[in-house]
Amino acid sequence: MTIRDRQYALDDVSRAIIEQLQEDGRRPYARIATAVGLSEAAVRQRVQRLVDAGVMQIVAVTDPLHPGFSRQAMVGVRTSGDVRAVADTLAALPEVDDVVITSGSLDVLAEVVCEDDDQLPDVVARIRAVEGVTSTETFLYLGLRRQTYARGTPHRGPLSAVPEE
Amino acid sequence: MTIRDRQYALDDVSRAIIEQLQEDGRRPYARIATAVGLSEAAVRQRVQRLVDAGVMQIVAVTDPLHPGFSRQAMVGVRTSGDVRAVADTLAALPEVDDVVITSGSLDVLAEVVCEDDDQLPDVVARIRAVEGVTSTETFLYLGLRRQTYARGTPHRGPLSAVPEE
DNA sequence: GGTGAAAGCTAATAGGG
DNA sequence: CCCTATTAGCTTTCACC
Repeated sequence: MTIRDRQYALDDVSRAIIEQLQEDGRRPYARIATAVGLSEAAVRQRVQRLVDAGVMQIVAVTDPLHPGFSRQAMVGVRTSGDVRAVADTLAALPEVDDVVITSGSLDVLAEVVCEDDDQLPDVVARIRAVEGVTSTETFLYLGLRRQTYARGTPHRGPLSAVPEE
Repeated sequence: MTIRDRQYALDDVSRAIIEQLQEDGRRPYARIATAVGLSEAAVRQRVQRLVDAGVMQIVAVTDPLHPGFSRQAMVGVRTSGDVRAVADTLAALPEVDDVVITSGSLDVLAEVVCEDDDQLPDVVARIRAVEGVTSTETFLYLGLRRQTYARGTPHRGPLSAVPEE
């Protein structure tokens, strides 16, 4: 068992540190320390542990629909046999940037990034050729309405209402 | 028109800088400068511009399936009328962390994060109650196989082959 | 847009509770 | 697992190209 697999219980301080870094990944440890009520060294240790444990990463993320970039799509996959084997194979494709195993009418969701439109059918064909893939469904990205980086960190507070019109 | 909307053409140097920061968002500018062949000050300016233009953010991202976190699902939505209005409404829900407008058999993909399993049906109900939503399909996340942060930055190089078994 | 150098701050380390 | 203190290194700002 590597350190990456070990469970790490998150207390409120670690959550607060994560929130700080979700706002700005380069925020100085000293400023985070003041915000969460710890010393600078303690914050750095916690960040180190969180990253080592695989709980968090600090990285650059780009706007997927920026003109300088590329065409993107979600490919839903139905499988026969072991879903995990299929998911692993898809995850190994360099054009695939995200693979999730799901329950529902699709077994795997694979997010695909291409350099241009022409490449997409090719990537989809490659996905369909994978052993265990029975069918696919492609959802081309037309617009992004929201992209938070709080993936995995739930909204705290009362359940939301549907905003009035 | 705000600066965020302005187009920003990406040259190879900016791409290289983004790649560096996708590996480690806290990598010192001095090290990035050596890697991409610019001065430290120039790198910092470029990063600033990329962030100001909305091309890139440097943030903490968490493992959505870590035990310390929560239940996550993708909710596919079919709509009538203006998809964008629906997407905007969904994006305003705090439990929704990602909203993409797509072409295909689903019009919108909304990624949802809940504190626990009980909350999920509630959030889905709230989505179904949105004006213009005709039906939804929920894909509960069971496992994550891959999560890169190269979203939007396509793989460079020859098209991949399906890995051999 | 790019450079280079000085000044101020931040990060990493070591030592101790 | 947290703190303080020190040193090395990073970031920032500026004048200049």
